[in-house]
Amino acid sequence: MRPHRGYHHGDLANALIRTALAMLPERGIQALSLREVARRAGVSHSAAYRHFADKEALLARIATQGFERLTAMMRAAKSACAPDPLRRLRNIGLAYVEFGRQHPHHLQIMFGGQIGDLHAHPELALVAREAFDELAGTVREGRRCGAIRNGDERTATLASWALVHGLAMLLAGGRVRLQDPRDADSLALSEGVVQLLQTGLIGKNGD
Amino acid sequence: MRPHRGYHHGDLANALIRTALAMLPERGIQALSLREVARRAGVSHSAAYRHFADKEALLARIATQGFERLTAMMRAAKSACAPDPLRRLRNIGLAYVEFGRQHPHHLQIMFGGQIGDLHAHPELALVAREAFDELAGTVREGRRCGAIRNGDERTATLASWALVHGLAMLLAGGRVRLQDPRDADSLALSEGVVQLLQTGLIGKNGD
DNA sequence: ACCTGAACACCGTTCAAGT
DNA sequence: ACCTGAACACCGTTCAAGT
Repeated sequence: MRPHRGYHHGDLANALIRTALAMLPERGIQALSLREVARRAGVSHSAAYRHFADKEALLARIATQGFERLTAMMRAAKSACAPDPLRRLRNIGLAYVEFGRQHPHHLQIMFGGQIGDLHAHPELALVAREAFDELAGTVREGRRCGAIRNGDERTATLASWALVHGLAMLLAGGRVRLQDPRDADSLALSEGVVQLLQTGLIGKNGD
Repeated sequence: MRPHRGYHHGDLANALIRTALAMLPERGIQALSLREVARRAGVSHSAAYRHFADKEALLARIATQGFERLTAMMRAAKSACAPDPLRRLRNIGLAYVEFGRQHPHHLQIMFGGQIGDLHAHPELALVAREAFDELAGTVREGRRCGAIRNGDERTATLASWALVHGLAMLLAGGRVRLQDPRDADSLALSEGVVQLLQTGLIGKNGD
């Protein structure tokens, strides 16, 4: 409550993460400095090094939280619909895209190349794999019950991932602009795109 | 030819770009500094400012060259196959993915969020649109001649873009690792993924 | 155990001055 | 016209010292 006075109460690590997340929308990831994060959190710049090995470790923790949230959104989407693998795959894909729209800066940190090697941060590598497995497991299920009949497993999984990942990245990076990011237009578009992978461009059914 | 002696011969701007591109694979975009680029090019750090307004302007020029090369590769792929829209769309998509595999750092700069707003660099916005139009034009052609029957134009275009963009980004970021990036495995996988969007996951034809 | 402040080597950017 | 060198305000990181 008193910002610039001595010790920080309790959990400085999370306070730094929250401060960094609040700064990202203001000036972008490019301008994010550890010194300013510490300054805004009301501690000296060197205090951060008690909690994070370096700047990349802070970004890795933010990325980790991003993957955890992404996984949670995909699981919620899976539970919220009938146990039909194709519906589930569709909903999981939509959740992925929705995550990117809601948390563009998380997505940039998770995939933007700031963090060179995932495996330098074991916790991050773990949650990234869990998120991937959520999607991969649903594709496998779809193939097992015969709903997905084209392509081998690896190809079908990668295509599903690439499609929603690409759309999420384009939305997060502002390359695809929508009238109003909060309205139904974006959802309708995402639904159409995700649906297209299931039915194929060639198809027979209009829309 | 004599690195640390007075004026740089002729085209310093391009020498700086080439130097930056040579440095990127070594330590990544995160560690790229204008001062070191100038140092390696054999000029003082302030000399770069005669040719680029700031660091972002250098990155924007690199991104611009990336889009030009991407467009060239897509055009070559289009010309190199029968004038069937579906084949062309497939080849253009494969060219997009191949670009990402060959020039991962270009792709990171083009889409990684280092450059906040494309429209701050008119030349960049132009070539980015030209690359997009190459793909969009082929989708439109496919719909006009009835080869693409599912989805409206916007959805079909965005799905095509998102799929290859996502795959290219995942490959460039090292999230999808292949046995040997130079061998046929990657090409076969890319072909399978791109093919899946045309036929759909549900489909009927095995492989 | 947790934080501070000085210190070091670096960076982006500007600007008067040189040829 | 093109480049240099000093200068300024900033950064990431380390470390002895404080409570």
